[in-house]
Amino acid sequence: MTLQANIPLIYQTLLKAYGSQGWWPISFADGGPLQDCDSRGYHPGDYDIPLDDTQKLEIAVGAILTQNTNWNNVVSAMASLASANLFSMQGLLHGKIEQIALAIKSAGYYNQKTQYIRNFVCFLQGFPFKKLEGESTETVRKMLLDIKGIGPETADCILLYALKRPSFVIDTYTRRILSRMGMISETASYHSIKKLFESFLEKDLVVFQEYHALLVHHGKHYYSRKPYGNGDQILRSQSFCGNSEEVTAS
DNA sequence: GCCCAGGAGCCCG
DNA sequence: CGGGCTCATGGG
Repeated sequence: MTLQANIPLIYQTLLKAYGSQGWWPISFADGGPLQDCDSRGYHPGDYDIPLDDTQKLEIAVGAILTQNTNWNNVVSAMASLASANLFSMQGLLHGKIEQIALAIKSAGYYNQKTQYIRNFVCFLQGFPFKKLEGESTETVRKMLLDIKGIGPETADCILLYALKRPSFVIDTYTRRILSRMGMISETASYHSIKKLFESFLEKDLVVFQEYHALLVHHGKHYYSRKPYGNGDQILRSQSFCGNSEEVTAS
C-alpha cells in the first residue's frame, strides 16, 4: 500500500466513520451563533461560511487563540471578548491591551496572544480581507507568516477556513496519526507533511476542510499525547500501515 | 498534584 | 536547520 493510495483512503474511511464535520466553528460573529449549527458551532454541509468579514475575523482570532490550547478555553475567551464589546476590528485595534488580555485569559498564553491578535488586526487594517482576496494563495500565505504570532498552522487555518483557499492544515493530531501509523517520521517537517497531502489529493476546498476537521476529531478520540485505550479502532481495521515508503524530514 | 490541549518565537550549537 | 525552552489556563 502506497502513500499515494493511503492519503485518499484514510479520508474516505474517516468520512464514512464520522460524516462531514462542518468546520470552522462559528459562535460569536455578528451577535451570536449561526441558525444552522450545532452546540459546538459546527455547520456540516454549509460551505458558504464565512458569510462576511465579521465571521472571517472570528475564524482568524480563534485560530490564534487555539494555539496549543483546548478549544473549550478558546470559546470562553471569545465569549468574554464579545461581552466586553471587544470582538471587532475597532475593539481589537483600539481596545486597551490589559482589557483584551484579561478577556482572553482563559485561552492561556494570554499576554503573547493579545499581542499576536493585535499584530494581526494591524495587518488587516492595511490589508483587509477584500484586498487579500485579490492576491494569490502563496502571496497571502507569505504575508501571514510575516506577522509575529502567525506560524504555518495558523496561516493555513486562516487561508483554508477564513479565505477559502485550498491550503492543507497540518496540526499536532495529523502529525501524530500519520507518525504512529508509520507513514511519516516523527521529525518530518511541516512542509513535507503538507506537500504529502496536497500532492495526493485533488485540490478541493471541501476535501481539505473536511479532511483536516476529521483528523482532529479522530485524533481527539484515539491519539492523545500518551497512547491510551485499545488504540485506533477505525484506521487500524484497514491495512494502511507498514509497507509504505516513509516521509522523512525536509 | 499531574497530564493534556486544534503552536510559535527565540536562542543556541 | 534542529532541539530545547518559554509562554498559561482550565478540565480530566
